[in-house]
Amino acid sequence: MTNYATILKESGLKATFQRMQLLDTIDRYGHISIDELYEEVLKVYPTISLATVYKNIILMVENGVLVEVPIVGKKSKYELHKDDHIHLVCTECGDVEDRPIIDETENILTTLSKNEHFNLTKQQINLYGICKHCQEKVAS
Amino acid sequence: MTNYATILKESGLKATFQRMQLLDTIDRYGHISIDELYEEVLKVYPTISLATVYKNIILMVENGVLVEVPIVGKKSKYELHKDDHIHLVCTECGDVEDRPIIDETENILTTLSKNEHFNLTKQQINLYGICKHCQEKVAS
DNA sequence: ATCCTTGCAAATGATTTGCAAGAGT
DNA sequence: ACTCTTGCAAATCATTTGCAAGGAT
Repeated sequence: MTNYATILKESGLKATFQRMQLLDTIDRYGHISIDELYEEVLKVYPTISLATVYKNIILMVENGVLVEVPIVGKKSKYELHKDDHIHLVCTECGDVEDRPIIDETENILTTLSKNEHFNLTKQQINLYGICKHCQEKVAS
Repeated sequence: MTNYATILKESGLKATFQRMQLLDTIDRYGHISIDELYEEVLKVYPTISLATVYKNIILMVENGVLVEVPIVGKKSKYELHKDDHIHLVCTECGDVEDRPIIDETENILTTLSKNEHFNLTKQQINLYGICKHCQEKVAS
């Protein structure tokens, strides 16, 4: 089991109850926007303020605990930091799912960066479309 | 030479001077944020309002003339609609450059989508790092 | 005990809207 | 002529900030 307190302390951040609830909620959702996150944590900790959510998101992104996932036409979502992967972004329901990145693709992008003398630090591959679930809904 | 008036009319939009200046500026910059775009068009047409810029960006994105490029930690940039390509996003200077997408990569992503029953409509591959130019600046 | 974090309220910044006047077809 | 578009000002929404009180180490 992942220990949020440890993750926070290793990043130089105090392990407050609010932060652990934020991390737990982000983990359960996989990808979540600031508003959704605030609404969700309110259920568990009704006195948290939106300013605290903002401050902590910024701090945890800066410290590499979280990653921002910007999305066309919507507000960014946030996820826990993890190995490189592909995002399937559903333009119907807004859901974002992770899929493993294929080595071949990763190699091509790494090679491209080298050829271009581009000092690669992070990659984001986002596929936009309609997820299986939403297609089935429309069909009915 | 591209004719912006034609592009606009074919998209069902009137070819106003303001819109053509917007498209011309976006094309010259390649990728540009709303603020930069407004500042730049002001030089050519000093009475344009920021509201007009916003309204037109929204309209032209809806009509497929423009594409939004969301960027981690910054405001979105906009580009003219063009064939799929990769973005090299410099985290130092903020510049965005296009590179051709390799067929192999495109095939892998298309295949992945099919396997997942994901109805793919658009893809964005963004590589973040430090561009050649900024690396040279640091070295000096 | 110390320093960092929280929550509140206010400030700022970004984006959207309504509407009358003007421009495109 | 008709309809869509513009520019302005106001309204709304999103995000950030300052500060006193509370919590973590």
